[in-house]
Amino acid sequence: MMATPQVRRGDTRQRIQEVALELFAEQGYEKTSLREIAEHLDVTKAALYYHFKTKEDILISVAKDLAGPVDDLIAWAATQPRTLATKREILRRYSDALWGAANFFRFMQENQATVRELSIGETFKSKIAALNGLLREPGFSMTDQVRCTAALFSMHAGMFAMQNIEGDPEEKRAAILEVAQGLITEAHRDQTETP
Amino acid sequence: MMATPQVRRGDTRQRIQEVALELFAEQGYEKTSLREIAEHLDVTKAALYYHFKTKEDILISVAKDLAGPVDDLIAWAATQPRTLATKREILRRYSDALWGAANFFRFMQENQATVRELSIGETFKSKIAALNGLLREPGFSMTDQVRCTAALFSMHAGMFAMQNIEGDPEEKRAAILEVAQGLITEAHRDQTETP
Amino acid sequence: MMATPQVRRGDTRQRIQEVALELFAEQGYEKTSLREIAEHLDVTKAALYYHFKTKEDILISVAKDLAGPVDDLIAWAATQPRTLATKREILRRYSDALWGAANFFRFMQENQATVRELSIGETFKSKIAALNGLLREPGFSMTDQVRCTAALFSMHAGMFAMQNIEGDPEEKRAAILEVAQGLITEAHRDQTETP
Amino acid sequence: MMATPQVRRGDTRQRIQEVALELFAEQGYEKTSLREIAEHLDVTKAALYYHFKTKEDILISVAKDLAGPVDDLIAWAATQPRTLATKREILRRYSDALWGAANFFRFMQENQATVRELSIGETFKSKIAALNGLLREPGFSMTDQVRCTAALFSMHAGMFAMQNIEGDPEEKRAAILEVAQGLITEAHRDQTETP
DNA sequence: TATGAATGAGGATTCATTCAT
DNA sequence: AATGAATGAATCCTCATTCAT
Repeated sequence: MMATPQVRRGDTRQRIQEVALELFAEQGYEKTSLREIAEHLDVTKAALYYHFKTKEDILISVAKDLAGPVDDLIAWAATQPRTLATKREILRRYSDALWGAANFFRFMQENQATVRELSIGETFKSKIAALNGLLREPGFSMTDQVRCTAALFSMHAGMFAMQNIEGDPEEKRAAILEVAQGLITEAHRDQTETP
Repeated sequence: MMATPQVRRGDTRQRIQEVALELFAEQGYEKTSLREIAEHLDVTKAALYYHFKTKEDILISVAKDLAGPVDDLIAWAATQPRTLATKREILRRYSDALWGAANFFRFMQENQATVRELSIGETFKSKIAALNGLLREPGFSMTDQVRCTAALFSMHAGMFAMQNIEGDPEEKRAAILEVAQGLITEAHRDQTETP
Repeated sequence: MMATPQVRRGDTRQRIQEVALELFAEQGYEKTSLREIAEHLDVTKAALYYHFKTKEDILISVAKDLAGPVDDLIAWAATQPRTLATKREILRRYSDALWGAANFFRFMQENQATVRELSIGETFKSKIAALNGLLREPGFSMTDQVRCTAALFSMHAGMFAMQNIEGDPEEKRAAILEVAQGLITEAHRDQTETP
Repeated sequence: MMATPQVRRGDTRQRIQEVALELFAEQGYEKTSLREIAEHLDVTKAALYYHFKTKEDILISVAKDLAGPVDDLIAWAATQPRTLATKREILRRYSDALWGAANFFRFMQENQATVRELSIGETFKSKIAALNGLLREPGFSMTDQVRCTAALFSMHAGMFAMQNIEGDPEEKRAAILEVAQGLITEAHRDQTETP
C-alpha cells in the first residue's frame, strides 16, 4: 500500500533519452532545445546536465543504445561467407534492426546534415559503409554494384516513404525486404550469367 | 565610356542564392547563419535583407529556381499515358533534373527534418508524392508497389551513396538510372504475368 | 538648433570600453557580467557583441589602447645605453605610464589570477619582464638585483598602497618615484664600490 | 587489531582545504569550481557541504589557519617599542610568515579584486594596514613614509617577481629581506640626519 | 543598393547550493 | 560521513531581424 512517490525514481536518465529521441525525431536536433526536453519531463534544464554532459551527449547515449543491433549484425556478417544467401540474411536482419528502432533511424535519415558534424556522424557513416561493403562486390559490373547498394538504401527509404501508403505495416515491411533481397539476388544472378 | 565597375553589379541577388545554397548544402540550413553568408559575399547582413525578406525566403527563391524542371516533368507526365514506357521516361527525365541541381537535392535530402517545418517542405513533399503517384499503381501487389516507389528513391539515395565509390560519374549515373528503370519494369512484368 | 539626438552617436564602442574598464577595475573581471556593462550603458547585451566579439575582446581592446605608452617606453629604452641615468629615466617614464592609466594598471594588478588565463596575460607578463630586464643586471649581486626589481614593483604597489594615506597625490607620486630611483641608484653605487 | 582503512579517515576536511588552496592559487577563486575540488578529492560536491557551509567558507577556514602567524606578529609588535630594530625584526618575522604559507599569500595577491568582496578581504586589508602602521611614521617626510611602505610591499612583490630569476631560493629570500630592511633603515637614518 | 548600429528572443552551459536518504 | 538527484539563477554568446541613413 505504498503511496505513489511524488518524485520520479531513478528512471530520469532513461526518460530523458526517450523524450529527447522523440523530440529530435519529430522536430530535428537543432530545433529541439534543452528547455523543451526539460519541460516535457517537468524538470529543470540543469537536471539534464546532471545526467548528460552536453546536448550531443544525450544523442550519443541514445545512439549507443540503439545502434547495438547493427553492430551485432556487422560482426556476425564478418564471420559468414560472402554468398548470396548471406547477403539475403544480412538484409533480413537489417530490416529487423531498422524497424526495431524506427524513430532513431528516421532521425538519422532526416538529420543527415546535422548529424554529419556530430561525433556520431562518422560512427554511423562507417557502419553504413561497412554494411555496403558486405553487400557490394567490386568485381561486379557497375549496374550490379548499384543494385547491391540500392538494396541497402531502399530499405532506409522504404521505411519512411511507405508510411503514407495504406496497407498493413507488416505486409509493407515484408514487401520492402523482398524488393531489397530481389535486388541483391538479381545482381548475383546477373553476374553469374554474364561473366 | 563607363569604367569597369569595381564592385559586382546587379548580380548580388544571384550571388546570394549561390553562396547560400552552397553553404546550406555543406553545413545544413540551421547551422548556416546569415552572417556567414554575408561574410562569404563581402557584404553586410543587412544587404541580404534588401534582396530577401527572410532567411527562409532565400531558400524559397533557390527552390523556385531549381525545382522548375521537376514541375515541368510532372506537368508533362500528366499528359502521357500511364504505360511502362512513360514511366521509364519519367525516371530518365527525373535523373536529369536530379543531376542538374545536385547540390540542391542533396540539401533537401540531408535536411528533411528542417525543411519539413519550412514552407517549401510541403511543396516538395507533394511533388515527390505526385511523382510517386505517377509511377505507382494502387492495383499492383504490395511488392510491386514497393518496386515503383523504390525506383524513385533509389535515384535519390544513389546520387549520394555512390559518391564514395570509384568509377566514372556518368557511368554511375547511367547505372543508377538503369537499376531504377529495371525496378519499374520488373513491377510491370510481374503484374502482367501474374494477374 | 538641433535637438539632442535620442540615440547615442558613434561613440558607443568607446563608451563600452570606458564603462567596462571601470567595472572591471571596481569589481574584477569575472564578477563583472556583460549584462551589467550593458545596463550601465543603457543598451542590450547584444549591442556589446556588435562592437566586440567576446568579453575578453573588450578587455583586449582596452589593453591595446592603454598599454601603448609602455610599449613606447620599452622601444625607447632599447635604444639607450644601459646606464644608471637611463634606468632612472625609465622609471620616470614608467611612472607617467602608470599614472596615466591608473584604472587599467590597478585592474591588472588586482586580477592577476584571472588575467593569467587571458591572452593579454602573456603579453603583459612579457612587457614587465622586458622592463625588468632593462633595469636588472645579471652580473650584480643578488641583493642588488632585488633592488632593481623592487624599484619596478614598488611603483606598482605604491600606486595603490598609498591611496589610503593622506597627502597630496602629486607629492606621493613624486615620493614613490624617488624611492624607486633611489633603489636603482643604490644598486649601481653598491656595485661600483664593491667589485 | 584494526584493519587498515581503505578510505581516508577523518582527514577529509583538511584535504579539502589543501586541494582548495592549491586550486585557488593556481587558477583563481572564481575559476575554481566546487565540482573541480570534489573531483580532485574523489568525493561528491555534496561532501564538501558536509564540511563547509559555503565555498567562501572553505577559503575563510584556510585563511584562519594560515594567517595566524601574521596575527601573532602584529600582537607581538604591539608590545615592542617603535624602534628601527623592532621594525627590522617585524620584517624578518613577516618574511617567515610569507614564505611559510607562500601558496596562500600568492593567492591573496593575485586575487585581490575577488577577495575584496569576500569577508576575508576586510580582515586581510586591516592586517596589512596594521603592519604598515607599525612600520610607517606619520611624522616622516613623504619619501620616507613611502620607504616604509615599500619595505612591506617589496616583500610581497619580491616573493613572486623573483620566481623567474635563477638563483638559490634561500639566497633570494635573504636578499629580499635585506632590501626591505635597507629601506626601513634608510628611512630612519634619513629622518635622524635631517630633522 | 546598401550599411552601421542595434534589438529581443533564445541558445547551451555552469555554478553554488539543497536535501532526502 | 557522504551521496544522488535536482534546482534556480546566472553566464556568455548567437541569431534573425529592423531601420534610419
